[in-house]
Amino acid sequence: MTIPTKYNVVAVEQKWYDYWMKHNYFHSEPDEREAYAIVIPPPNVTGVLHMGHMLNNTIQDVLIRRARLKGYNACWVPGTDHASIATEAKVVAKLKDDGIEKADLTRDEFLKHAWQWTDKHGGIILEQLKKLGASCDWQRTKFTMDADLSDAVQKVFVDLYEKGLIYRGYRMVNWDPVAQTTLSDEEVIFEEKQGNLYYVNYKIEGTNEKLTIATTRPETILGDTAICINPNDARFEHLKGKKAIVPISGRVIPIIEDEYVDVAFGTGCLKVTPAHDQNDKVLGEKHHLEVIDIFNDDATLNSFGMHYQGKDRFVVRKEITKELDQLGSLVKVEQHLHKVGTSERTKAVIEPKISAQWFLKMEDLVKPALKAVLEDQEIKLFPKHYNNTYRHWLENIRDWNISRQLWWGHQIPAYFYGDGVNDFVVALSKEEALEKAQNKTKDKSLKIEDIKQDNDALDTWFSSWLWPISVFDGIRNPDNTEINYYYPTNDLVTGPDIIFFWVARMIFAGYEFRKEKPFTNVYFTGIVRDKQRRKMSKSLGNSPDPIALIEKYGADGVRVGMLLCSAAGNDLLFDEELCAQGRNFSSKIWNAFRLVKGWEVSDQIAQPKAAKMAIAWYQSKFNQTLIDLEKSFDQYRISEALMTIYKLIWDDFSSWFLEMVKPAYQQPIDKQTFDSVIAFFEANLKILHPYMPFITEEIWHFIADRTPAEALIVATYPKQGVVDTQLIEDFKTASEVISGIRNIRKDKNIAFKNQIEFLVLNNEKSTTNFDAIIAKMGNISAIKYVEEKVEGALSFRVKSNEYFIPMTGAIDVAAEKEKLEEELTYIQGFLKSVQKKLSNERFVSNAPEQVIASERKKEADALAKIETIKASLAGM
RNA sequence: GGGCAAUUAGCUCAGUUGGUUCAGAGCACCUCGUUUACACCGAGGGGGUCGGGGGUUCGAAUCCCUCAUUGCCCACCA
Repeated sequence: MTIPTKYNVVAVEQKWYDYWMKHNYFHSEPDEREAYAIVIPPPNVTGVLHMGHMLNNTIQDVLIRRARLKGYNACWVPGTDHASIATEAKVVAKLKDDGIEKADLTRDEFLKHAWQWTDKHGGIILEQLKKLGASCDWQRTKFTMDADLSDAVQKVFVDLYEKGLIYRGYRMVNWDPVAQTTLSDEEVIFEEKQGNLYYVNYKIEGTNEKLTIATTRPETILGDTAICINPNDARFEHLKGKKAIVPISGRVIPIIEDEYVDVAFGTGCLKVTPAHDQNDKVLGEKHHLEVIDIFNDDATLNSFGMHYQGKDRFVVRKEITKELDQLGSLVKVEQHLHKVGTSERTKAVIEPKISAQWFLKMEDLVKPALKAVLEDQEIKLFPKHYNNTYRHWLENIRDWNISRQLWWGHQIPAYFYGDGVNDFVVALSKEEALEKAQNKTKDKSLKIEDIKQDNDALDTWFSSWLWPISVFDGIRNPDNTEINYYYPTNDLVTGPDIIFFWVARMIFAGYEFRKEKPFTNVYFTGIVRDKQRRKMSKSLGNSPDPIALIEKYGADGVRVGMLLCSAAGNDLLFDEELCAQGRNFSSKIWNAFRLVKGWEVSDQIAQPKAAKMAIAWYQSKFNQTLIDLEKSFDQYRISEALMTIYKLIWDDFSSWFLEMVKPAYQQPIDKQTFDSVIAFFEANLKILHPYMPFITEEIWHFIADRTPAEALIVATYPKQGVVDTQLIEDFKTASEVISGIRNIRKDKNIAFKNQIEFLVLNNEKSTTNFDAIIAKMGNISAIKYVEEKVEGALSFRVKSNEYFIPMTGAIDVAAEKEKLEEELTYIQGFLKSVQKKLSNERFVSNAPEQVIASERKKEADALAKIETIKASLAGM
């Protein structure tokens, strides 16, 4: 089999992905092995892959592939989310482009368009994940609006309603006038905006006096139903019990008193608009005020808006300011920085609006979820500091508005009859609803045509909170084999931005519907930013196209690139250079493999001592690395683990080990050594496979002819072996000696091909086990041990050992002397600081024995080295 | 307004219980080098008052206080 000089990324990656698919390695069925499951955070069904997905899914794939190699029955469930509001907005926009208004369509007609859109754009993102190498169990692909998942949602709604946890409330909600739906509190993003504070005069009824109020929203004046003052405010003492006149409309409204009013803000006087402000609504209820809603659903003014009827709120704000000014009611306008709620999806400014919606009581759902994370640590968050965020939200949670005035989503299984407002039942089907309604009303004449299902859909998260359960059909069939086997899942990898939307709610659902956690570990990734720390976004155009990156650097390269810059728990500053580093790593491995495969193997020759020691050393080094990797993974330091492998393969294996065992030019390698090299190579591939699945599988099959059952993806992870720390330590010393030789060669321009002599004054009684390696790596004719220093030679020191390279003639005595004196000065300074510490009585009496011993050793070593240097200097 | 986190080499980050291996890694940079895997490379090298100030301690990047800067989350001041 010939091995190409260059590693052909694109062809190789496609080949192996096809191979894995063909042999069904990604698929999991319950069996006797221990399960390891991850459910994907389902991306929007019509979305496309962005860098955040790349990071997130690379990490999941690393975890899944590692688990698979470690013998778990690994199952990664992929799928997509119907993303109610986002998708509906896209469909509405698309229809508008085609000249169709949503308002002109029936629900069924609209849904037909929405499904067409979904079928056309849906699943693109999943195909893109395959390019990345994601080893998802594609046979299990789910969509949150699949029939079975929808059933689960309906069932849960009915169940919660029957438990009394879901109720219908007439409340102030967040109204998105663009999407024309309510939003949960979590979907409202507060943005700081420069606005104005308008000072407006209201006449006091029956007097000529005026009262000035400050407002940021003059257009809501038409909905005012009171003026509020603080009862303790002496300035307004005389106004108590009077009435004010609303400018423009001329309506007479009461002046009420409430300590809620901040005397120091604005004018100390507040206009009360119960229909359009949460606080005002509270005031309104307390003081029994009238509620005047002046807006239509699209935030244009209704008939209460008088001559502004039909105009948009922001247009009216400008125009009414002008009119107030003309009427002499506008006192002044000040600039005012304030936070404005906007819709997460449509960016529209949220309008507080009172309406009837469905709510889920959170109080009891929260309790086990708090306990699980904060007390019992059944669920662990990484990084841990998210515990605080989690706690704060859960402890201050408000009831969840779960209804949306949208069509794309799960239609609420509530059925109205009678007055169509207060008369309703909650049921799984229309037929069941009829029965329930008949029983409730005791009116058997009620017919199926008399009942009508609620038009609204459920919040998207009301389906995705069931995801870890519903993908295994655990709601509908709570005792099925799959849910019992895979649930609870192991790890969840997601962004911290959806900790409330999704993570916390899945935990609620887990304990409510399964009495058990949905997952054990939650790993929060950072946000992918560009080098200027800007969030990657379409509008900024600073996000690279993931697929183009994969084509350029290979999925392996991009995976490594993503992970190299993603320190645990931090945002990551993506830099394409890192993908290049990943690709370079591929090349390095490829070339190392070409080297090994190029060797001629002979069973006629004995194993050289150098090779034998090199093998012993690398074995220990590798075993040490396995331990380090476990530690890193235990803490979800995925990036650190990669760097550990990177250094092992690049430095220890390629730069040291292979050079140590490499046969002389055109000479064969002994079989024993070769077999070890191959075994190490295979072990390296196994630990690297989760990160770079493609190149590792490619080389794996070049090493030997393997049956599908022997593919690397399903190989067995290396077993932990013994670590000989002394051996590793001794090698380190030897490598310092080799560096010393290289330095002298470089300094004196001695080419590597010229063999040199080498003499050692072994004051340390260092092991001679690595002499063969030193000789080979330094191209030394022979290592000789001497009892005293060698004249007329270049020298260097490691610890208190002295090493000599004889040089006829070319020794610059003055320069050598200077170098020695520098070394001496440094080591004497070091000794002084150690001795100072040791002569400090309080240090000696307080510090642990171990620390003192190490200081004493430092002192002894330094003294020995000083002796060596002084002896050398004396001889000059 | 409240909370959380961060601040260590040019950049991105490690640094666990205060002391061993504490000032580190990768990249970038500089020098030398085409020796028989690899220039997507090899061998070397330089580079940091650990954000500022104060304190505790025999000893502080590490613990405490304080200030500064940055990021994130939460919150109904019109």
